[in-house]
Amino acid sequence: MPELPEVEVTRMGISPYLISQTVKKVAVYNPNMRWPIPAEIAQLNGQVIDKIERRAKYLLLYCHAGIALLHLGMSGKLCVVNSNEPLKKHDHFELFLQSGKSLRLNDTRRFGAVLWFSELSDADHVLAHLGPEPLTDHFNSEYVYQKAQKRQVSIKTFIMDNKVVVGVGNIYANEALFMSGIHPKKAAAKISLAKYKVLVENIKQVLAKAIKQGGTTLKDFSQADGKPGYFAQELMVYGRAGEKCKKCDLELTGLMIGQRATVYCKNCQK
DNA sequence: AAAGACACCTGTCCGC
DNA sequence: TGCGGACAGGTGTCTT
Repeated sequence: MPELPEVEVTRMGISPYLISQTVKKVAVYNPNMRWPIPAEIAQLNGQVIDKIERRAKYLLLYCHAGIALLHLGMSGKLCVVNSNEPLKKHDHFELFLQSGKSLRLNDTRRFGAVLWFSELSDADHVLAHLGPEPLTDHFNSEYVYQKAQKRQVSIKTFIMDNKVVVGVGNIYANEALFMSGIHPKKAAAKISLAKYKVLVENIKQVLAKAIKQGGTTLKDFSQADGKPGYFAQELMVYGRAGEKCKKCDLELTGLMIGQRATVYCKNCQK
């Protein structure tokens, strides 16, 4: 489900219900996520949630006693419901709030995570190696160009590498490369500074636009209020292998790069 | 060090 | 209708 836009849309959606709220109770229904949910997560009990930040695709819930870190993996969803709503299949974690509402984590595949850290520096093994945020000035063409020198990996794998830049997942990598006219298999080191400038701008643009439209709803992503995202109708290539290119009408080509489905136009992307 | 394969887990879809 | 296999928005870890 979630790439950076979907996580950001989730953050904005749940924040009004959580900020300044006191946690009444913490429930773990299934601790077997990517990493086991630690028993210390119970320290959230009685805490006031001061703020919610996003770093890459991680959400950080700040409290006086520490920080809860959430990740949605491939299929995770967070939603705010009335605490008396019946649980759904694959609800694994719940924060009961003073308001009578609850934050619930539902994750079919359990690739997501819930962790607890007394202080932010304890989360270094998860966060320290991450590259810059794509929507900041730290992510710019000079930086990526430098980083790409001597890298023989395909440009698609390169921009999906969290050490290079965070938050560019499979959907938006496909889209940004199409927008930039770059063949997804081209070696990262063989792309000029000028082309990187175009690519960087397109990555920023596609992510920002997707956030504005509430994310991409493919199968089951929904915003905190249950509404779908509206970016799916904007997709130029992702999920469209065999269909016609919206620019030139040529049939789009599908292939696998690094075990991820890739779609591009042989005509428009060189 | 870098690149690629694989693992985690469940659900869905497609062909036989 | 059932069964097997491929595939799905992510990312840590292992093998070359």
